[in-house]
Amino acid sequence: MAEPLTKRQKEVLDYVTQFIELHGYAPSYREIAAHFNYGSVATVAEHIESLVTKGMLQKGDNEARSIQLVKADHIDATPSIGLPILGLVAAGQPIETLGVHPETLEVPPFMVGRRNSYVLQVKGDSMIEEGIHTGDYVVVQEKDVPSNGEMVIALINGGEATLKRYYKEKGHIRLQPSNSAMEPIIIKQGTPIQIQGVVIGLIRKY
Amino acid sequence: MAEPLTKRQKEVLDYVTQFIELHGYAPSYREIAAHFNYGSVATVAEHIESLVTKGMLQKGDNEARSIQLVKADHIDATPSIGLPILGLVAAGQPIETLGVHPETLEVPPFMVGRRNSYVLQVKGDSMIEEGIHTGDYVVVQEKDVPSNGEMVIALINGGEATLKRYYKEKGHIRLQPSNSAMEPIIIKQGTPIQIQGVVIGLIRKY
DNA sequence: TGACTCTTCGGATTTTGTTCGGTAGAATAA
DNA sequence: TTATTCTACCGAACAAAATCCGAAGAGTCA
Repeated sequence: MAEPLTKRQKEVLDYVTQFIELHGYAPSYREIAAHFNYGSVATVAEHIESLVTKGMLQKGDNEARSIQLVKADHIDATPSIGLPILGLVAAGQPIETLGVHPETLEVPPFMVGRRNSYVLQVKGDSMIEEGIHTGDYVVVQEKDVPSNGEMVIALINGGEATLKRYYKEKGHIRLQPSNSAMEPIIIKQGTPIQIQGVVIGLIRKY
Repeated sequence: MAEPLTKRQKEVLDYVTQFIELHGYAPSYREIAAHFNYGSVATVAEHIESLVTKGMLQKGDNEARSIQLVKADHIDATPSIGLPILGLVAAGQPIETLGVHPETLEVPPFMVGRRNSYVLQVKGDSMIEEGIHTGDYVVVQEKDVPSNGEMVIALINGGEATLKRYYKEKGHIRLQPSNSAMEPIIIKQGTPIQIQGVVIGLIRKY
């Protein structure tokens, strides 16, 4: 039932899933091809066919934009999931990786989304006024396109990682800290910025 | 059934497990080889074969990235535990009980102590400066005699419940909020006070 | 009809798992 | 002790699977 996917298949599935959740309708094969810089929609067709065969997607025959998501069943079935603690997020610093063998943190299932999730430990106080302190663990779910107001892990200039709230405004993106001593970061259009994921939960140990 | 693994096999299994949980797809043999600095994928193939034989993994024949994890039932079952959400703690108010059939919150195993534990939802801002906000869930472990400095759920006068830090000082007990707008509560010796438990964890959903 | 869209086919390239023969050390049995 | 077995590893060659391309064909819908 839960057939394993290849890397590419998983990437396509993630893209389709996000697209549908964002727009409410499925992407066309051409749109998928454009996103992955494919020269031919035939490649997309093959990937979609694989995903349908493996039970990850459904679609209608010869129907435009007819890809549908299949309900993920592994979530309810799994009692709890050990997510890897990938590293630390500190404002203005790249994510420090904690060695080759990351620890895992057991996370309640309701915090694990359909897509890839992981855990980061917080360092610094850029979100202090929202009660996110140094040492806390944030559960992050991968997502390229966040909604306005969501808390995100953003990579600026390809190197610096930061935990901020995301606001897309006219002509730029604003990354807003929750710390009155810190200024928001304005990302002008065209500046390379990568959203690593959105924060969906917080865990603190005493 | 639970065949013993060698040291190396366990390392490989751990890496594969984390890789799959993080990425959503299995690593290729060459990726595994690179991680362990192997010069040959044949070594990886042997380890994977051993793990499959011992029932720790499954895989398809001649299929790319087809390693699958087996149900973790008998392996290392550390399921998360559903603790009851007993009610709300708001400063100066008794714990409001949420009906007879309390909801449960899945809590990571490391937050469940040996003794009875339960969950309370926070209302109010008596601990705001420690990043505990309205709506957060605190995991409470029953404990009559807290250590100094621990965060406790205290029942004063048999009725009012409050979330504070506990300090036993000469002649009295001080219950300290983390909110500079609020005064500490001084409990003189002899005054009836009951410690419901200490806070061992915090969980927040976004 | 025209504008999109999905489908299909042959063929090229890359990625990936499989297999074989061989080395070395440590533990085990005779 | 020697012989044997097990684990760990290497290098190379191979075949199958996965990925990708370009173009032409066919379905859907307004």
